[in-house]
Parts: sequence; structure tokens; C-alpha cells
Amino acid sequence: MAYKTSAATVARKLARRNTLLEAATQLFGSYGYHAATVPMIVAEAGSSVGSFYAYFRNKEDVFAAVLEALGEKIDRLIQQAKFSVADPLRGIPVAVESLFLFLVENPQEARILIVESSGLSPRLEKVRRAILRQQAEQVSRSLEQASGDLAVANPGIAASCLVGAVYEALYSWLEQPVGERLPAIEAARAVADYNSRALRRG
Amino acid sequence: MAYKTSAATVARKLARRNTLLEAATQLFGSYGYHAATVPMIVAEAGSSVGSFYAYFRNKEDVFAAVLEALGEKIDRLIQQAKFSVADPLRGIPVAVESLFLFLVENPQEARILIVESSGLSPRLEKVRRAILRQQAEQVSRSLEQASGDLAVANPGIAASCLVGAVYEALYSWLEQPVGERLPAIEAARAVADYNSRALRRG
Amino acid sequence: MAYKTSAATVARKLARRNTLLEAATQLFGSYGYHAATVPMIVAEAGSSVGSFYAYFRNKEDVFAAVLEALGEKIDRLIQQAKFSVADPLRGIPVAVESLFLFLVENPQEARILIVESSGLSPRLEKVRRAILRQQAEQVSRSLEQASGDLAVANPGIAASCLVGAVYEALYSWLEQPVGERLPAIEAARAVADYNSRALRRG
Amino acid sequence: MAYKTSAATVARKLARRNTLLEAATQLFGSYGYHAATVPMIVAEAGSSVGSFYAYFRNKEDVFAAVLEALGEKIDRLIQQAKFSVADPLRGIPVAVESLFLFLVENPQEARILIVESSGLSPRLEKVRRAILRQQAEQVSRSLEQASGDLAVANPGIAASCLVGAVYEALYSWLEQPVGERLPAIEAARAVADYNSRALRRG
DNA sequence: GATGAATGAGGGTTCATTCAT
DNA sequence: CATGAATGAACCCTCATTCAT
Repeated sequence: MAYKTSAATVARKLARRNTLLEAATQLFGSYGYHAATVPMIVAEAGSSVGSFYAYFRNKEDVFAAVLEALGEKIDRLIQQAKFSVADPLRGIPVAVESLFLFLVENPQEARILIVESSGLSPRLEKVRRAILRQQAEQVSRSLEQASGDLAVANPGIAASCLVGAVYEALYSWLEQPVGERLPAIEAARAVADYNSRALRRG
Repeated sequence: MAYKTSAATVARKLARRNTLLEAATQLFGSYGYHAATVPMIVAEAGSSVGSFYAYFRNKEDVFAAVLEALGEKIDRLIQQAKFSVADPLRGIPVAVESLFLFLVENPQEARILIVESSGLSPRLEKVRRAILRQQAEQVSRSLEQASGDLAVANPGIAASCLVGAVYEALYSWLEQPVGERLPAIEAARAVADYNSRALRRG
Repeated sequence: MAYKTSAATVARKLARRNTLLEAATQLFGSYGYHAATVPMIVAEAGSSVGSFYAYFRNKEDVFAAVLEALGEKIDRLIQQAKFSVADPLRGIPVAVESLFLFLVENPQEARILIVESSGLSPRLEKVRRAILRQQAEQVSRSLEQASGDLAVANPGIAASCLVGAVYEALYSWLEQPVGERLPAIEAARAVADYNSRALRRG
Repeated sequence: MAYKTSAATVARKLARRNTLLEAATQLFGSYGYHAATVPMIVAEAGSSVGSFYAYFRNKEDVFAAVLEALGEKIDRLIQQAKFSVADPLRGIPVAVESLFLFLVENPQEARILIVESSGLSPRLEKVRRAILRQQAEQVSRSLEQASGDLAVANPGIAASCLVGAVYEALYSWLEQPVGERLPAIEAARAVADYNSRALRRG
């Protein structure tokens, strides 16, 4: 602690960390956790292996960071969607649609969350589950607020169903040939409808 | 005697292949594709590396076989459920319930399909998606048969939503502490209800 | 020794051993020592691994047997050529020509002797060298008999040169495209001429 | 300092590559391609497996490099010998002698070229043949330049004979007990004489 | 702080050989 | 005596991680 670390230095460090994080997101999304190697990531980021290990404890660590960043992004997205409408119940289909469309726009990140982060170490599995759970809980809270209007006996299970439906429908849509699939916006609406019907009082 | 391959020999070969397949299922389910090594599998099966490679071309090959066996099992399960009731529409919640309960009983196999088989080689990814698609198509067909009674505009998307909802709800249920979660049968019903409502004519 | 082994049995054993030997020759010639596996050989011979190990101690053993059989064949060939002419000196080019042409007709066996049997175990290396030495010695003896007419001070070295010249010229000829190379008979004569000139009194 | 690759670093890399190459030459020469393992080579070089694969794509690759280095060495040797005398025809026996003596001094490298590099992969076979062909072509060119004085109708075949004679005579000489064989220089002359006579106008 | 050469544990896979039937 | 399923030692190679410069 001879010299105080200047603010500029801190900023530079954060910037470099971010560059690495973005490169990692890119490569994990394209190749998956195992096929994306540390040398590949630092090459993409224009950095070096040594540097990499100054910013992250190990490979698992970057992946967790990537996952967490993604989780926060999606979280904010859902929050925004919910607050953009007055009726908490109406917020749900809006959130579903915007999540679906966001992932359509960022298929790389969708892949990370859906396929590339499965079957990894317990630690990473936990991080991934935490993200999905967090999303389900947001839905759950909305459901509880509106419980009078709903057919749902168990908000936790309903929320899981909703989240699972969104991701599976998305993944299924992504794997269809570009020419043959529905326009993204229509697919998003169909998914939102499906879940709306499931929740509405019958 | 025994200059030609006897029936007993054939049976023994099948039995050994099966032992290996079960050990592989067990270990892939517990540790995932990458962490489960061939030596681990043969040790579990009481066999040897050499034997392993006599029955399977390579590690990827066993995993595909495990996945396919699982796919067929689930397929039969759904078929049975559908044929056990007269009304094709009513068949869907019954199938959902029994699938959920089957996976509850075989969490190892559930894990393989849901988490451990993602992000692997394109070949394995294909096999996995084929299984899920097959399940979705079974649902899709039921939906089309009963389309007069249904609110569903796009059976393909609805089917994906349903499949995704089942697996995510299951996985979410599995990760809850045993003491705190709903009884399996109730969770199964809640999931079936969710999807029934989503499909029913509004 | 309860029952005396019948002559027919002995004949059958020899026949089977021979079948294996021929299959081995074929496959070693085509694929080389390492790439030709025991299962491949027994498949080609219509036999079984177990049988194989009843007739040969191990893989090295068959290869040695193949090599020895080939050595004897070539030995007889050279003997015949030498005895087919009265003048021992004249016998040499005749022998060279017929050896060259024999190997041209049996490129599989040529390959075994020239390329596939190099760089193996010391034991096999010895067998191979013994064959070449044997050929050189036959030449050497001819040279000594005719020493009065010859320019050769050291028959041993001359004989080695001759043998090396024949095999390298052959191999070089074999690797040329069929359409572009000299007719075999002319190549054979050119090689015979080369060595005749080298030996003849200047 | 040292943010860019320094000249010293480049030199160290070359040096290490060379150390590995020498160890590989040594071991391939002693044990042959198959018996010399990568761990053996890196142990001999005082390096590590990982390092090895940073300098060479794979085992085949080092062997090719060893072969090529050897080819260039011999090429330079022959060139020097040819240019050391005015008469192109006279150059041939001089080259033969110096090649023979060089190989006598480096029997390890002789073994690699003659015995250890046969029967390998097509790629390596090609490299090996290219080296021998290159030597034959050097001889061939000399023969063509001097064709007026020569008895040789087909320079290609003559060249092959010459090369084969040199290597076989050498190998044969090497396997004789040290006490019983001719002094190297006399053997070299005998080989040179043999081939000179073969080439000279009759 | 940044760099990238060096490390070596650990993975998948092959195939000569054995032995119960 | 023939058979071929079973065995496991041993090989090549990858890549996360370290550390001297």
C-alpha cells in the first residue's frame, strides 16, 4: 500500500476485466464451456493468459461471472417489463415476450444459459439454477399479488412451469431453420399466450 | 460343441452390454458427461476398458445409447398414458402426470436428459433434441386431433412450452429440500393442471 | 500321447498354419507390421485369434515366419538363376534380373522385405538382415569363384552394393506411376547392366 | 521492459526446439519410430510433454522434422563434395565417399534414414522417399552433365542403384564386428569404386 | 502489472494376448 | 482343438494453471 491506487487505474482494471468477460461470453456461447479454452478467450480479448489469472481465479470463475452478469441483465429486463404496466398480472405476458425477444436477439447468451451451462461442476450448476430460480421468484411474486384473479393454487410450481416453457420454446424456435420458423414476435406472443391462459382464472 | 455362436452367448453379450449401459446411465446422471470417465464406468459395471470398446465405439457412443434408451422408455410411457384414456385431450394431463412421476422415481435419468446432455457434441445434441422433439410431437398430435376443443393456434410452440414446463418444474421440485416440498403426486397434478389450462378452449 | 497323431491331422495343421501365413503376408505387405492387427489376419485367413496363438507364439513370430519363408523363396530363385547358366559370372546378371522381376510380380512381398520390416524389434531386424546377407553371400561366392575375371577387390562389399542397388532400384521403380515408368523387363536389365559393369574387369 | 518478444526469447525457443529435435534424432535412431515414445524423448531432452506439443504438432511431425534436417545435412554434404572437384563425373565417387564416411560417423542418423523410417505413415514415407530421391537426382544431374563419357542409358535407374548400393553397403558394414571389418575409409573407397565402374564408359 | 513458455496430470483409445467354454 | 470375449498396459495428446522475466 505504498502508493494509493488511483481511480484511473481502477477504471482501467475494470475495463480489462470487462473485455475478458465479453470475450468469454462470446466464446462460451459459441463453443460451450469445455471447447472454449482459456487461450482462445485471451486471444479474443487481446490479452494474455497471465492477465486472465490476475482477474479470475480460474476458468470456472469466469464462467460463473458470465452467468451472473447474464442473470442480472435478464433480471433488469423483467423488472422493467413488469413496471411498464400497471396490472401485475398483465406484467407477466409482457415480461415473457420481452425476455423471449431479448434472447432471440442474443442467441449466444441464450445458449449459455440453456445448454452450455448444464452438466458442469456443482458450483456452476448452482449459479445457473439460482438465475432461473430468481426469474421464477419474480413471476411468483407477481402471481401472489394477483392471486385473487388467478387459477393457480401453487405459485412456485406455476412459476417454474412458466420459466421452463419460455426457455424450451425459445430453444426449439432457435433450432428451426431461419426460413421456416414463425417471426420472432409471433412466437413470443404465442408463448406469452400459452402461459397467460395457464394462469388466468377459468 | 459350441463351434457356432450359441444363444446363451448372445444373451450374455446383451447382458454385459446392458450392465455397461446401466453403469453409464448411473454415472452420467451423477457426474455428467465430462466428469464421468470410461474407467469409472467400467469399474462400476465390473468390466474392463477393453470390453467397453468392444460394445461401444467410443464414449460419445454410450452416451447416445443411454439417451436413446431413455427416449424410448419415456416414449412408451407417454403412449401408455395416452391410450389409457379415451379422450385424446384428456390424455395429455395423464401423460404429463405419469412422465413427471416417472422422472421423480428416476432422478438420475431425469438429470441426464435435462442437464447433463446439453452443450455436448453436435451429434449428442441432435439425439437429445430428437428425444424432446419426439415428446413434443406426441403432444402436438394429440392437440391436432382435438383442435376443435382447443385454444391453441400453434401446436408446435404449445408442445414445446408443455415439455419445457414439465422438465423445469420437475428440476425445480427436485432441488427443493425433501421435507419442504409438495408430495410428488400433488406436484405432478399441479404441473398437469397448469398445462391443461393453457391448452383448454377459452 | 494317448493316441498317435495321424498323418492327416499333421497335414491339416500344416495347411491351416499356411493359410495364416499367407494371410499375414498379404496384410503385412499391404498395411505394414504395426497397422496389420492379429484380428485382421485371422479374419483374412478365416480362422480365429485363439487358433492363431496355437500356431504362432506371438505377432512377432508370424512376421519372422513370413520373412523366413520369403527369404527361402528368394534364395531358391537365385539358386535357379545361377544354375541356369554355366558361367558363374554370367549367373549374376541373370539372377539380378529374375529377382527384380519376381519382386515386380509380388510387390506385396517386396514391400515386406524392403519397407515394412525395417525399424522393428531387434529380433526381426536380425531376421531381415540375415536374408539380405544370405543373398549377398550367394553373390559373394559367385564373385570369388570368378575372381580372376573381376575387378572386385572386396567381394563382401561388392555383394552388398549389388543387393542394395537391386532393392533400391526396385522400390524406386515401384513408386513411379504405372504409366510413366519403364517396362519392368527393361528396368530389370538396366539394373543388371549397372551391376555387371561394376563387377567386370576394366 | 520485455513487453515485446525479445531476440533472446526467440533464440531460447529455437534452442529448445533444437534440443527436442536432437533428443528425438537420438531416440528414433536407437529405438525406431514406434518404440521411441514422446515421454522418452522429452525426458532425454530435459523437457516436458506439454512443451513438446508446443514445438511440434505431434509425434509424426517431429519425425518428419528429424528426417528433413537430416536430408538437408546430407544434401549440403553432397553439394560440397561435388563442388570440391572440377570434373562432374569425378564428383560422384567423392560424394559417395564423403556420404559413406559421414554416415559412419553418425550411425544413429544413418539408421533413421535406412531402417527406422520405413513402413510408417504415407506422409513420412513421402518425406523419406523425397530425401532419397533428392540424393538420386543430384547424382542423376551429374550423370547427365557427363553423359558423353558414360555408359548409362537410364540415369534415373543408375542413380537409384547408386544410392541403394551406398546405404546397403554401409548398413552391412555397420553390422560387422568392429574388429573384423575394413577400416571405414577403405570401405568407403570400395563403395565409390563399385559405383564408378558401373557408371564409366565401357 | 503484464506476459506467454513451461508444466504434467489425466483423458480417450488400441490391440496383443489369455482362457473359459 | 477351436473359438472369440475379456483384459489392461501403454500410448498419444490437451489444456488449465504457474511463474520467471
